[in-house]
Amino acid sequence: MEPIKVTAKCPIRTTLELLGGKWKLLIIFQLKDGTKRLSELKKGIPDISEKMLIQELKKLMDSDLVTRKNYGEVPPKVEYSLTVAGMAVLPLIEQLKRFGEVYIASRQIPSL
Amino acid sequence: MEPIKVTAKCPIRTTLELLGGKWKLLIIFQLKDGTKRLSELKKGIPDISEKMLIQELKKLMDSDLVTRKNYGEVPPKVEYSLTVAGMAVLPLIEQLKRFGEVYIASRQIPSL
DNA sequence: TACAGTACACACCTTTTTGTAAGTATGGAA
DNA sequence: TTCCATACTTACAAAAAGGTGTGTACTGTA
Repeated sequence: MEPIKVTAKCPIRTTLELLGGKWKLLIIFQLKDGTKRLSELKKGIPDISEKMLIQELKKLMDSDLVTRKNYGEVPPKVEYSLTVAGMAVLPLIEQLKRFGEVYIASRQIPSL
Repeated sequence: MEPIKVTAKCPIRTTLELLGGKWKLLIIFQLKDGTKRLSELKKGIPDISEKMLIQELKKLMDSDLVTRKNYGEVPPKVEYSLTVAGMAVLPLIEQLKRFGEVYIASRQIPSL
């Protein structure tokens, strides 16, 4: 169990560190409806590489935003889901999403 | 006037492209109370380099989130401020900030 | 004359992030 | 025996992001 390190001093930066990068928010978004296996996550994010997916899942677990359950079976079965802290990210993603939608829409009427 | 390019297909990714990186949100946050000069922005974000600041301001201008006003004086005077679209980012930042605060607070009571 | 102040540009370098391709372990099915 | 599925790991390479240092333009001021 690693000590969680949060180097930044201001809360905006903290969040940026926790959630920054190309994939973390997309992974959390995939888990919004509950538990998923690695292979399911891959399907949900078609252009992520397996390495990236696992790597980012690990970071999210280190930050205590995602949990992992290993069934210890063969072939392996592992399930990922959001922690309470992870669920707290969902409304944030919703806002990001809405912002993107509005932004895109406004671009399509450049006459404004 | 460059055509604004938004390569991503989903609104979350669009937003991530617009606002991702280490500095953009911090710059927008600095502009929340109105117009600022470059030197003032630097003061507000002590550890950003001049190059990064200008570079990121340019990207924000390309995305139409920030505007620039050049007074054409010598020594140069230039002012930056948020566009309407840029102001729409502020509530988003507020949420990020609150998330960070809650996250940090929860870490300080690890007994939970 | 030398220097200060302001908003940049440019060259170069380091670090971080992301991607690619291969390999590992295991038991059951063919 | 060979192959499959699954969740990884590892080594390596490419690309993106970020940082440092220097230079430019111009005018006023000491």
